[in-house]
Amino acid sequence: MTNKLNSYNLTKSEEDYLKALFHLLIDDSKGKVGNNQLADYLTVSPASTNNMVKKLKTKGYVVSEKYGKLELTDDGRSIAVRLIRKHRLWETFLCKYLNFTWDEVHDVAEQLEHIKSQKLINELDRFMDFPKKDPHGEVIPNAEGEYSILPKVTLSSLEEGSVCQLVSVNDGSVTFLKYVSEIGLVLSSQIKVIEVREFDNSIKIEFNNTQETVTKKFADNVFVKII
Amino acid sequence: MTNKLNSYNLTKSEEDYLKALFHLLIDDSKGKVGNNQLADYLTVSPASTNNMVKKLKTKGYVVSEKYGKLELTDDGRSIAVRLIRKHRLWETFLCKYLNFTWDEVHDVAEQLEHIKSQKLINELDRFMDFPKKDPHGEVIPNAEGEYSILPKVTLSSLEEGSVCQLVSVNDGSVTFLKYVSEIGLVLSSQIKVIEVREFDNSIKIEFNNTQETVTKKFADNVFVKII
DNA sequence: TTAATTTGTTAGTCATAGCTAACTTATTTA
DNA sequence: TAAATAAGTTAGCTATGACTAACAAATTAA
Repeated sequence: MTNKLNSYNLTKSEEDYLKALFHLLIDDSKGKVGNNQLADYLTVSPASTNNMVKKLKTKGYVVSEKYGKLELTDDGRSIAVRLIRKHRLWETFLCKYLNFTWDEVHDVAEQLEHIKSQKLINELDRFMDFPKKDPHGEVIPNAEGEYSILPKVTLSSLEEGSVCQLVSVNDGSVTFLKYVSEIGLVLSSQIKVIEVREFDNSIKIEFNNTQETVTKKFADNVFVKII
Repeated sequence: MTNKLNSYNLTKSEEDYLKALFHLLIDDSKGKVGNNQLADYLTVSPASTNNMVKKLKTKGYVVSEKYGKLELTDDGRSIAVRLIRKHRLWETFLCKYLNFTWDEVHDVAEQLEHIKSQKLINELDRFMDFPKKDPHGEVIPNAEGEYSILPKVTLSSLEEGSVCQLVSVNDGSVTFLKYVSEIGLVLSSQIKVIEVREFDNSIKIEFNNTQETVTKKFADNVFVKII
C-alpha cells in the first residue's frame, strides 16, 4: 500500500467511479464487471466511463485489459472502502442526531462522503461511540479500512414457511426506502414467508401481525437472517 | 427576493465568489471593491474573476458597470449570508463536538459550507441549540438570513492604558490562529494595552498576568470590546 | 460459421473554471 | 497636462468530465 491514500488528491468524480466499481464487484459476484455496466450504474455514457477508467488505470487504482473486465487494485479498493466508511458514518449521524429518515440520508451522505478530512471522520466515529452498523443495517468499515463483507441472503430467496429477521436493506433507491418504512418494516423486524406465488414470483409475508404481498423486485432488496 | 435561493443551483466556485465579495464589501467599507481586489482575495487571476463576475451578473447576483465597482444584489447577498451561516455552524460543531481546535476548523468548514441540504443545516443548528456565535466569536446568521453586523474595534486602534475584552478574531489565517492560541489568548480574555510603540506600531499588552509584545498586523486581526 | 447484437473504444464537441499575454481605460503623480 | 502606474478587459489556451456519433471487438443466436 502506497502513501497515495494520505495525499487524497482524487476528484469527486474519480472517487465516485471507484466506489461504484467496488459495489459492482461485490454485488455481481458472477465474475465480470464491464465498462457499460459501470456506466449504467453511474447513469453516465460508456464513453465517459471509458475515459475515466483509462485515467484511473494510469493512476494505479484500476486494472483491466482492453475489452476485458474491470478490477480494482489494493489502492483503489482501499479508497472505495474509506468512502463507504464515510458514507455510512454520516448516514448514521444524520439519522441518530439530526432527525433524518431512512430515505432522506442517502443524497446528503453522498455529498458528505467527499469531504476531505481524516480527523473529521474519525472524530465523528468517536463522537457516536464507534457504531458498527449504519441505519440501513450495513456494516461500517473501521478506521483501518477493514470491511467484513457478510454473505447476503435476500428475502426473495426464502422458501414458504421460513421465518427470518430483517438485517439490512439496499440503500440505493429513495422510493424503495420510503416504501419499506410505509408498510412498517424496520431493522430486526421478524418476517414469515407465507406464500411464494410461482406466477409472478410475488411473496406474501407476515410481520407485526399484518400480512403484505410484495414483488420479487422488492424482496431482492431486503436482506435477512434466517432464524 | 426570488425563489432562486431555494433551487440552489450554484456551483462551488460561484458560491465562493459571492461569499468573498460579501466579506470584502463589509470589511472595505471605504466604498469600492474592484475586480482585482476580489481576484487577490481568492488568489485567482483577474481574468478569471472578470469571467466569473460576468456570469454572476447575468445570473442576477452581482451588479457593476464596466470598469466600475462591484456590488451584490439582494439575492447575491442572501446566498452569501446563507454560506456564512453554514460555515459558522459547522465550525461551531467541529469545535464543540469533534475536538477541533480554532485553527483546524476553517479548511474543513470551507468544504462543509457547500453541502446542499436545507434540512441538514437547520437540524445541525437545532442539535447545538441555536448557538449565537462561532468559535472565533463571530455572529452566526439565523435561518431567516438575518445577519447583524457588529461594528468591529481592533486591538490596534486602542490607546495606551485601555482595558478591553477579546470579542472575536479574524479566522482567515491558520498561522495567525495558531499564534493566538499559543500565547494563551482566548475569547473573553481581558487585555490591557500597556504601551504603543510609535516606531513600528507594535503594542505591548498584558493578559493572564503575562506581558506580550505583538505587531500591528497581529493587533489588526484581534477584535475587542472596551470595558 | 456467419449474422446479429451487445459491449467497448475512439474522435470530436461542449461547459466550467482556471491560466497568460496583450490590450484598454482610469487614476496618479511628476 | 502628459507620462507612468494601476485596474479592468479581452482573446486564446488548458484540464476535467460530461456528451454524441461512428467504429471495432466480442459474444450470442440463427
